[in-house]
Amino acid sequence: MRRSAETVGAAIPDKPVLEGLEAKWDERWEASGIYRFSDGRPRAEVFSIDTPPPTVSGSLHVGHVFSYTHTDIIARHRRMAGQAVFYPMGWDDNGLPTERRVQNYYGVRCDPSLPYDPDFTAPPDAGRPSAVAKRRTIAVSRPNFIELCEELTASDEQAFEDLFRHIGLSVDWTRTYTTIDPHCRRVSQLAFLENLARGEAYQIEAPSLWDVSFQTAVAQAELDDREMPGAYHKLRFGGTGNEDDIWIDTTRPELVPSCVALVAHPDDGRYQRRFGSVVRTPVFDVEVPVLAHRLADPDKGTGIAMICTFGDTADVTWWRELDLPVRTVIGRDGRFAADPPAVIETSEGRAAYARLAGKTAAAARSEIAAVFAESGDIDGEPRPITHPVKFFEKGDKPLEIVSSRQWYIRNGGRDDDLRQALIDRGNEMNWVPGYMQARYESWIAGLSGDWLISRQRFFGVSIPLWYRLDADGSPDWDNPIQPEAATLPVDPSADCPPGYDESQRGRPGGFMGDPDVMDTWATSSLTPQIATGWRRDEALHASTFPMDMRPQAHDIIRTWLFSTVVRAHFDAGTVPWLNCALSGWILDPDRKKMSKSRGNVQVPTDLLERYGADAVRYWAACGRPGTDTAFDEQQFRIGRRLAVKLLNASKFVLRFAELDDEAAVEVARRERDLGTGAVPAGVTELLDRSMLHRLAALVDEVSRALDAFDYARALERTESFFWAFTDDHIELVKARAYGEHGTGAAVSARLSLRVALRVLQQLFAPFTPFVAEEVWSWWHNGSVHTSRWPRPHDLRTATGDASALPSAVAASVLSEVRRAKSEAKRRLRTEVLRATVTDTAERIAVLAAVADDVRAAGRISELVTAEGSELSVVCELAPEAAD
RNA sequence: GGGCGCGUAGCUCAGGUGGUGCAGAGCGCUUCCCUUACAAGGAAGAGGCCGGGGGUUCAAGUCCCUCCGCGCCCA
Repeated sequence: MRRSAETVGAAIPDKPVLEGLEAKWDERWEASGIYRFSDGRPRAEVFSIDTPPPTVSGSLHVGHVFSYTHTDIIARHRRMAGQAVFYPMGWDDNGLPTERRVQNYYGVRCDPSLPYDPDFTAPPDAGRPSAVAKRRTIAVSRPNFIELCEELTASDEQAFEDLFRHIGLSVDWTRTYTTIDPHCRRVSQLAFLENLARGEAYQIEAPSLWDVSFQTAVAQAELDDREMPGAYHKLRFGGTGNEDDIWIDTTRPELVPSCVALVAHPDDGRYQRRFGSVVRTPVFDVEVPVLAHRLADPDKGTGIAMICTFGDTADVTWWRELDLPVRTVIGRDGRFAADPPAVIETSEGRAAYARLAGKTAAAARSEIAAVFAESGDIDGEPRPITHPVKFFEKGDKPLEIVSSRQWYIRNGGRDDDLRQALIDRGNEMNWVPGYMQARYESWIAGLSGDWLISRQRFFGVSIPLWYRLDADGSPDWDNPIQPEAATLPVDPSADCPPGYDESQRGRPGGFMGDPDVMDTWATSSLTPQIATGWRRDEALHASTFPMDMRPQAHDIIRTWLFSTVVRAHFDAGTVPWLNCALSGWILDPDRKKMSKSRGNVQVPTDLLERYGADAVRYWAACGRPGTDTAFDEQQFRIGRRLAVKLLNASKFVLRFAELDDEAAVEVARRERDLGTGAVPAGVTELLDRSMLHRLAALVDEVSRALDAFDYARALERTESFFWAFTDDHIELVKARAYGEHGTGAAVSARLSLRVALRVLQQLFAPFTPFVAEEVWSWWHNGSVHTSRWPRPHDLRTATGDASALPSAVAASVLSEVRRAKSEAKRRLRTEVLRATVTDTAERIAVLAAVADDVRAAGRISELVTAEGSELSVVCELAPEAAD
């Protein structure tokens, strides 16, 4: 067996298969560390990727492999193009999704009033939903609860890493972070304290959206509008003096005891003379003013609405802009408070309120309807309607609005200059696809308030502050005690503030820790800072930030993408990344979004098992940037077929080196410098040079597409070239490569085949890294993934004056000959006694130069040509008996 | 209601700056072929007034308007 200088790889199997490639190469890549980022590279040589840490909620589905594969394709291309790719992975494990999973998985709930139990062990039935559902939930302390969170996320994260390794993500796994780990908590708290110092974070007692089930505040970005049934109740507000009564329509009659005013549009003639006067609320008999405001909708109900504290976000606006008092009735548990607002003084009013006390909003609504029916203050029956109601996106009860002390970060929602500055940041980033920028801009334009970041939950990053308690034990909210930066991260519920000791916790004259944690987004909006070593490794940070690429799905532009821009704007005065690459969603075959609740989720491990990682990646890469893609199992079959074809084509081309003939010696001698990418001398045949010309054009186009993050186009072009290469070109040169037309012609064929194969293996490497590495290893020592991306210039030096035409002419004539045989229902190796090719003069002239190859591939004895206007081939086939 | 995107062969989709690679690919379907890389393959064939209607132009899937249908985001 002969081997050229470069053919030093493993032996080529007789029957190559895909099975086993993933485990084999994952292990070798890990051992050789080819994906590790080496510090110290100048910023210009680095390509840094801000992988959005996936929520580790326990379940994996194909959506996870979809967009992360897109990212990896870009990463692999950049690496081959010579950049130092900084590609860490993170796991988003703090926050509500983890809490919910832990509650369900273990059948526990967190009770912060309980002390830590060092002997606590997880319930034995954990992870068995049917068993857990049958018993009572176990109350555990906050520290025990957090231990369970950490235990479960650790195993979830291992499963995710296994999956991502299985699909071949070229991540630097030595740099993995999790959003609850000490580094992330430190960065998160430090960034918050800096926001606080600069006035970008502030605390205020204000009405905020509140989920009564989770008992936490939620942010605007977490809202869902849902169409819900409701009913208009027409209620009488009593006119004072000689004035008429005013009737209003409301879907929330139970809020009448919290009513602070009526409001109508300033131009509404029906109520204009009443503005400035007062009316009395029904039954509760409280005097409220009639006011004008442009947001009142004259077409809604009777055109005049009651303002309550608070029924919806419009109430909040009115309350703020019209400077109204607060009369709270609904508490944080979603139930009516025991006592009515002080302003309700009549015994009738207080008695009516007593019927509501302790009830949920829904229960109070039917009760109050009865009250008003008895008093005669309701006109007729409630009229059913459906209307949009605001929900927490993860919740199942309508949001209430309660006044509470919360932390906010400014985001332009209340400041037009900041709003514009953030919109302008969008222009500093390249959006792929470009139209996604509109979603970013319209989200910011529609913000109605600052970003509420505090959450009344447990498994999250604590707000790193304490408050002094005065002699009465009341906290001094305005002068929080801050931790030393060196002590971060801190847990104010367990750690003491500087200058205090634990015995002073909760005591008058002592201190209390801020009880809240930050919203998950408050940490995950800092992934560029977390990943690049901000405030920890300034050299690394300088060489990787702002990051080059942020891949993510398009549905979280308003949350994750936007909030990350906000933080970089404040922390660095820059954008966080230069390119935003948006992926679409995976839809099921019926084009519905895949989600657990629909039960249409595909499990990737099963697909990986059946089709292999390269095939799964192939499917993912077919999904165009930003475009939702229907799940189509057929695509996996095609991807697998492609991978198998690459094995076989590689085997065919490389096996010529094992022939014991003169050409093999010559090829080995000539291609010593193939490793540089240059084409060795000896590619003399026009057809070969023409093929290389087309290959150079392919490399141009694929490189351009990948530079523009259009992996789908890059794959499509490569794939299409590859099939033509195997079906036409290889068939055309096969006989010549075997030496049927002499040594020089064989050398030309073999050399050009090897050059093309090398380039094709490289072009496929970002898409199908396992099979590409396998076939590369048959004739190279190093990894294809660290080989230098092919350069069209190297190919063009060998093509001379050859154009694409000879290759195209030969292929089209061969195709016509095949058709003649196929239509005659004869086997392809049937002899053609005479083939008469008619074509344009130019193409006939070209055909002459490649006629030997065409004759051999078509098994044509005599090739006759004639000039004509277009291609036609008439074949005289050998008699059937000759087959 | 506003914004964005999409409607091209039975299915999934390609088709920068308008003019014989713009009527295409793959799958599915039909027919044929175990050809010395590949039968978990290969060769070939049938299939479409490029959503409807206007307009710009010598020329429009390709640009403009409008209507219809679908999806997403936001009200």
